[in-house]
Amino acid sequence: MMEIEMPKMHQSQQDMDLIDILWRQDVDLGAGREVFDFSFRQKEVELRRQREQEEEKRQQRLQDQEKALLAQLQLDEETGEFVPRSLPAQTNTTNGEITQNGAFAEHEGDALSFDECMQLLAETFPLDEPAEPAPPCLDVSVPPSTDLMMPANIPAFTQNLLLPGSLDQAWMELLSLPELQQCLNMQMQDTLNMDGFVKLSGEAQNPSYSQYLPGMNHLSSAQTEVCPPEYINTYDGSFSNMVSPNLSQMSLNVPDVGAEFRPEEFNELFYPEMETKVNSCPLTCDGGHMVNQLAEIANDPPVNPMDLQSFSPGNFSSGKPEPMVEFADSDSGLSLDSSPHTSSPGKSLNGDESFGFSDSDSEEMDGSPGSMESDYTEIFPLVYLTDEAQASLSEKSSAEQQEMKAKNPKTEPVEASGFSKPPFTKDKQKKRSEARLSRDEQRAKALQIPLTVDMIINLPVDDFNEMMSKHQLNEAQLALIRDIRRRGKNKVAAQNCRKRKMENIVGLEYELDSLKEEKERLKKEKSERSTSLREMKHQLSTLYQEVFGMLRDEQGKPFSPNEYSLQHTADGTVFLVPRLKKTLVKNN
DNA sequence: TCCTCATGTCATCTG
DNA sequence: AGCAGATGACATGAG
Repeated sequence: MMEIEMPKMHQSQQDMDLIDILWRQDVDLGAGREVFDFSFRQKEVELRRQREQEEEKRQQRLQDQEKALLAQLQLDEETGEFVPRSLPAQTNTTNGEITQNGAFAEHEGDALSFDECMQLLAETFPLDEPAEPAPPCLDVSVPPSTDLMMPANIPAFTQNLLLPGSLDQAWMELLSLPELQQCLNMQMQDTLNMDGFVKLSGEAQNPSYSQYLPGMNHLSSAQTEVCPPEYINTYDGSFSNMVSPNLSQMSLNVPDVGAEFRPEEFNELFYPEMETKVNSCPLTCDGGHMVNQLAEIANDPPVNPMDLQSFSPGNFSSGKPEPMVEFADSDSGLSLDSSPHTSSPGKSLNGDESFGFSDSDSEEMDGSPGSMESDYTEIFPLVYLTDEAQASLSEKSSAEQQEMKAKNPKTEPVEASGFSKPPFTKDKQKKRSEARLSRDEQRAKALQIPLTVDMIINLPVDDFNEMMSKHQLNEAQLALIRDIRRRGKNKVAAQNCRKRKMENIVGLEYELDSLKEEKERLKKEKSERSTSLREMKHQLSTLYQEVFGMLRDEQGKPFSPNEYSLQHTADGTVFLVPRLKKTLVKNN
């Protein structure tokens, strides 16, 4: 506007400047300079026509491929499923035809059919791109010349991860297909059943799935051939989503990592066990060796249903074994029988169980007199995870956890699956103890108490007080420390008490047994003595009568037992005493 | 579903 | 009076 008022002598220059300014404004508004250029617009129209023609061709090819696929399948009239024909199907015929432009935008707006999704996946991961890491591990039919995971091919692979936005959409649509999910579920179930062979119905619908399920790699090559090659790659991609906890999320992640995506990572993510095996072979090894390795891997069933469980959503998402999984925990050494810091075998925490407050916790919440626990639990509401989980959470992102898990499948304890060892009572109880203990540790961590639970409980009073005085602690911290110490001490005391009680019971039972034995012995002895006494009395009576009967008076007559009796002194002297006199003597 | 056992925790007693 | 330990009682979880 200013320049319009400029003198006329500079008009041409001013006009140019004005035009330039207006253009700049237009550019700022989003319109390029070419908008005003007729030749540009003409080119654009031509380009649009060209694109439309390409799109029509592509649609045509798509329909052809669908027809070819249907031609390879045979409708089973009984089940209504498509069953692969027995004659070998052609392979690699469409590879060259598959366009890689990845223009999925046309599919937006209406839901993709199953076959469209197949095609979409085929285009996303064409077979002639060998950088797909997982299938070579599982598919022994891969020719030896296939240079698996060669670095040179990696860029080619990454180029296919294009158009993140549209691909996202496409993945979302694909994964929302109930048809596909049903097939995936079917395959997973078959695998978990450990039949070793995919049921034909499942195969018929998805001939290639089985190749991407660990443990299913021994499927016949005929089955492999039935599957169109592009589907092989297709389902490699889909399997990653099948094992994904959050399907939509994973599908979003696929294109997102496109820039830095490497087949190795892909493989590590979803086939950690295979990855280790494959990586054990140097990349420089020749094709034959590689095939041997692959065949070995294929024949070796390295992944069992338990391993598959590790692919399950819960595991995968958390990067940790199922919580049923018991955490290796920190024992404060409270237990009399357990040493401090012993790790316990895993269990699924139980894993799966989130560590909520227990009954006792809820009681604490109620606020028992003198207890500040309700305070600090309210102030610091916690989802009590395991120590391990918390540490992991604090140190690593979930993505890092996944990566860690994928890269170190061997370091993952076998018991993480929760099926390694049949749990037995003692272990479980110990785990419970540790879990409870760990809650105090969690609380201590939550309140950022600068002392370990072990110290809080086990320090002598003086040291404990000294330690407390060294740190500036608020009320909640002090209350928690007091509670932890009280509970810990009392826990030990209760254990000691019970131990003593048990020892007392055992001692009393032993004493009872001894006394019973003594009683029996005395009864027996008493009985024997009684018998002996009776015998002696009997002998004495016999002897008495014998002696008394031998005695005669002056007239040679025997004494009457009514009038006389025999008495003997301690020295053995025997007297004949008249009974009357005896009575008199006694009276005297 | 009920019972038993082991354990943790609290309240109370005791030295 | 305060503390630590002992112990009874109760709750809970697992088998």
